[in-house]
Amino acid sequence: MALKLFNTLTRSVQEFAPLDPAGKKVGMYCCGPTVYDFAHIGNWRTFVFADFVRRTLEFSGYDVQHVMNITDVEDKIIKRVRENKTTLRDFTGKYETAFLDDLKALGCREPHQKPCATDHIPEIIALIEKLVTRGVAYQASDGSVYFSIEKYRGCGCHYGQLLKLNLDELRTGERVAADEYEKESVADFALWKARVPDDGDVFWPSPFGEGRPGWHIECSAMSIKALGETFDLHLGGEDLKFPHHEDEIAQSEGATGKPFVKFWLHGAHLLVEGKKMSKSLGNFFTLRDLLAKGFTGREVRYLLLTAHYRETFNFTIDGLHGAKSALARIDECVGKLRELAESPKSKIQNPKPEAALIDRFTAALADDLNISAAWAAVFEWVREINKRLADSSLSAGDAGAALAAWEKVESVLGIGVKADAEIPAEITALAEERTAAKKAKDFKRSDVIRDELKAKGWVIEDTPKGIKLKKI
RNA sequence: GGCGGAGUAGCCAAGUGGUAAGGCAGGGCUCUGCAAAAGCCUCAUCCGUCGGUUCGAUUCCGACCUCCGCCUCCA
Repeated sequence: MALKLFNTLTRSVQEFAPLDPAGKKVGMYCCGPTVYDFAHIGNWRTFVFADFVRRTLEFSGYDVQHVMNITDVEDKIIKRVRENKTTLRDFTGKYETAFLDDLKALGCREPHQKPCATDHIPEIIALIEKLVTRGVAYQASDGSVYFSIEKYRGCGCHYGQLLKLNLDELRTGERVAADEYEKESVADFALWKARVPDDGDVFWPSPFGEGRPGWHIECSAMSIKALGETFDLHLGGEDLKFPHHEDEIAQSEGATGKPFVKFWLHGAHLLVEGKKMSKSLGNFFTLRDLLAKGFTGREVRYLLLTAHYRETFNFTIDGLHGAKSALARIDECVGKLRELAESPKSKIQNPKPEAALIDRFTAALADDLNISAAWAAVFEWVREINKRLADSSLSAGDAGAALAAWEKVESVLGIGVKADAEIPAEITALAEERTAAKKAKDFKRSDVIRDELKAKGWVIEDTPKGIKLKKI
């Protein structure tokens, strides 16, 4: 089934087809983090979304090359390096490591390439030189090099591909007025920023003098290096459409004369507890904050993946509790299925995945990544499986096929399996004591122990095959 | 002010010109000595408000109300 995606370039849902003539390879670039602090839950929505797109493409049979940049030189970073009296490397290294740890905790597949801006200064300089040579960039009296939107448009290029812009009436707000740079036009943006005293030792030599790259140029330089002058997919948060992505297009197409990206995908932002995230409202969370509250990465991932990517999503702590329950339901069902399918005496080798679940799931994803419909397919499947498990109408072969289907679906969802918690000896001892009390029909005693276990974070369930301990 | 997105049950959230998926919470039931983050069932005469088009509108059109995003370095 053909995958259809909403392309910001055309503002419409289009059938996705890669540039690769063989229809196999897909180049995908996602704007990554600026490593000046821990990423917050809003950032994570975008990165989990990117991972979901990648997994969907891989599920669809494509060979994806996933590139995510790490922005490790930028105004805020330099400011904090100065404040903390540290070095650029030490400072950004700390947050980069934290970012990659969090990415893993959220079940994201690691991007194939994670280029850093500071490792690509020569490529960035080369790209700027190309733009200067082609006459769409100029060096101003302050020493910085700017991209000229007027010259670019003068070559017949289109500035404003991702959104409607009225360049003549660009609002000259406070931020523009406060701009101290010497640009020819307010819409122009910096490619190379001349060194200033506040930069400390964060600067590189270049044909334009000492300085550092502008914000947008690194993405053009690194994506072109990693994926070629024209590639398939570029994604990021919706706020990046303008100016960041628009400027990336301008720089790239201005330098190569070729179309930059075929499909642009933008993820919507989220609200937290119905409000815009802010530190003063107390609804500003990093992943670490949520883990400290006792939630797990897979619960956060599940919640972030319950809504369509183009809709603003309301992230709540209540929703996180719901995520816990919903995942427990899936875990329970898949666990039982696995037990039945993998019992040694009836195990079937390489069962054919049951088509019903996969078909519905695939159709949902193909429809511009309708994840809600995909989850509906999953939960209706869970209910059906539970019924069949309850009335014993599921053979080991059926279970194997169902499990095989689940594993395919799971490869996209990426929620993994609940980590098998080590059962402490103390808990095992209590459970055994309870079983003994039960056997002796001392139910009062067994209930007391059950409460005690619960207080210690363990739920005990009686099943036909004996007791089952679960970590809360 | 310009451009764009959204208002669906207690909460989260899909969807359609023909009468509302799914999850959580709630309620009922089953299993159980009793239970259970165990299982099943149930849970919107109705989709922001008011008009219009239509045999029929939550869906299309118009107005209004409310919320949100971008408009030069923010996911």
